[in-house]
Amino acid sequence: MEAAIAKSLKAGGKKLTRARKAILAVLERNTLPITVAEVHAGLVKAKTDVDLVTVYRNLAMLQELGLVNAVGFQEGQMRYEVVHGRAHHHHIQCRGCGKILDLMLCPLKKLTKLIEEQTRFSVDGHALEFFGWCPQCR
Amino acid sequence: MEAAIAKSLKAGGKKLTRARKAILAVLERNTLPITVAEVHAGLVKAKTDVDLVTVYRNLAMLQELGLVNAVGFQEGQMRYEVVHGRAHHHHIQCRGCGKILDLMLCPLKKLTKLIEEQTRFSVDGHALEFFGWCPQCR
DNA sequence: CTGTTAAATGCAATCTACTTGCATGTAAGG
DNA sequence: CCTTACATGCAAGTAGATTGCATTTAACAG
Ligand SMILES: [Mn+2]
Ligand SMILES: [Mn+2]
Ligand SMILES: [Zn+2]
Ligand SMILES: [Zn+2]
Repeated sequence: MEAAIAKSLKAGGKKLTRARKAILAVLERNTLPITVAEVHAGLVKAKTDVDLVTVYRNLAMLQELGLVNAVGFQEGQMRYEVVHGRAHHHHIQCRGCGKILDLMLCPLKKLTKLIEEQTRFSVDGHALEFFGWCPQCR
Repeated sequence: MEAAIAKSLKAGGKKLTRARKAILAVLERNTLPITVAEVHAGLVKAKTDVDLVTVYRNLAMLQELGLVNAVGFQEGQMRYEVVHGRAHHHHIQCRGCGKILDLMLCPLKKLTKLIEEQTRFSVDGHALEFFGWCPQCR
């Protein structure tokens, strides 16, 4: 458990519970974004029994605190990955097998400025995912 | 009803039904991507009664034929917009009021090539949406 | 260490988006 | 018209996610 995370939680008036430690541990040992069900399965496997609803509530909370990132691929559900210690980046998913890769890049800094000028929105985030066919499924 | 659309349907072995004409009409009179429920509400308002399940089935079919585009913002549901006659583009949504704007641009052509080389995937699509705060919600 | 309390959890019920099965209706072509 | 494959409506079912509430627990003051 990173000290920085404990600090963020405290700053948000949140407690550092058994369930939260375990959820963060599951997320940290997964490089790629995983579903709520996969987080829950990870908890069960680690013999840390946490109700599924607690997983939902904590992922939502961790996302609000900015400790966890939600990624949507068009699967009808979100996936989650830890933010701490990892650079902002994007993903690609295979339409055949669903495999996901990290893409450690982001081309959107300049464009964001342009969009802010053109729309008068203040832009505070974006979602960029690629889709295609991996070598095995091609 | 565009002739090009009728042609695409026929090419896919699909019939040009009352429901389909009405669904496409609703989509065409909306510039911005709308939810399934909004499509259905549009049909009711136009006094064209079509079951919600028929809307789901047709949107899925129209998407497979490439006539309709699904856009996901992180709302727990998809939105749909017609493709025909509109250039490839992206969107921005306000985190406060949910307002959506079209962004008639795409910065990803070159990057797609790079990703194909680096990952050995063949890339056939991407999702790019921006989030932020509109002038009213700021 | 102990008592207090606000936050967190588990369980059951509920909600919402979406899908499936099947009997009936209808567009399209001959 | 007649035929038939495709499309639709209705009802039921599924899966992901949320809510209400009684109980437990982390955090902290004393
Ligand atoms: Mn990632
Ligand atoms: Mn659009
Ligand atoms: Zn980015
Ligand atoms: Zn694009």
